[in-house]
Amino acid sequence: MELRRDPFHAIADPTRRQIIGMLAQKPQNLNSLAEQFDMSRQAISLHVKILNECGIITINQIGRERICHAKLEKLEEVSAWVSQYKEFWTERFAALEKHLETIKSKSK
Amino acid sequence: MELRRDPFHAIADPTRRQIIGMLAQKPQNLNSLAEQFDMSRQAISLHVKILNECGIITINQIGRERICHAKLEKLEEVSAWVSQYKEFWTERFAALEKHLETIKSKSK
DNA sequence: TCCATATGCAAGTATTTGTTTGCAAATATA
DNA sequence: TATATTTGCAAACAAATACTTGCATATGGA
Repeated sequence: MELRRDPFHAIADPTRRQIIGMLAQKPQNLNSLAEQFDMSRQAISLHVKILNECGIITINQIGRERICHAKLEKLEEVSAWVSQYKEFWTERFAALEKHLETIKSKSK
Repeated sequence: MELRRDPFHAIADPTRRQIIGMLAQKPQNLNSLAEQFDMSRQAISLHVKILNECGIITINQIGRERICHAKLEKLEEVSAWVSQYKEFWTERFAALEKHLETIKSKSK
């Protein structure tokens, strides 16, 4: 198998999505994050490591603390991928479809 | 571990993203999909099964064929999650930041 | 009916994931 | 300097993933 370290992998796990959410609000260190979960510090540490490898967070070592920051622009890749299909479910698309139908029936 | 069957899991794998892309263009059966990959039919079959479990595709049995359709509106969940952070990297936000900076410096 | 086609199911394998516990190392503070 | 805090590393483990190959089954067409 192959190790996949991209934003899609980063957000695949719900715990990781939560961590991203927390860091988006406020940069914080590992222990501070871990305290907010019902899970061992090590488990969170691993998720943080993965998020870092996926490039979606940045870690800044200050003394013994490692402050994590969200690098949200990495979500752009996901956003771009998803939005190419957005037209298939948004209202705007429904309206466009309707419009095209109108044109079609007129040209008959 | 726990089985996660949601759109985030569906799009975490690059092969599955490709399958979604293909089905978005044209509904097709399993073999037709498999032929376009350098991978066994079984491997694709498994991905299709997972996509189905994640609710992102629909399978329609017609005779011996199983036609797969993309159900792209399921991506809405991903889209919504990502877009809550969009302001942090879009130009619009950059412009807003700049504006706030201007206000700040003026109020000094 | 015979054969090709479309698919499922089962077993097997290597790797990854998500998690825990215990221990070591570095840094801050009293 | 002694102690508490923040963290990393390593080992362990069960379950999931991403594949493969081989065989069975159902359907469609000659």
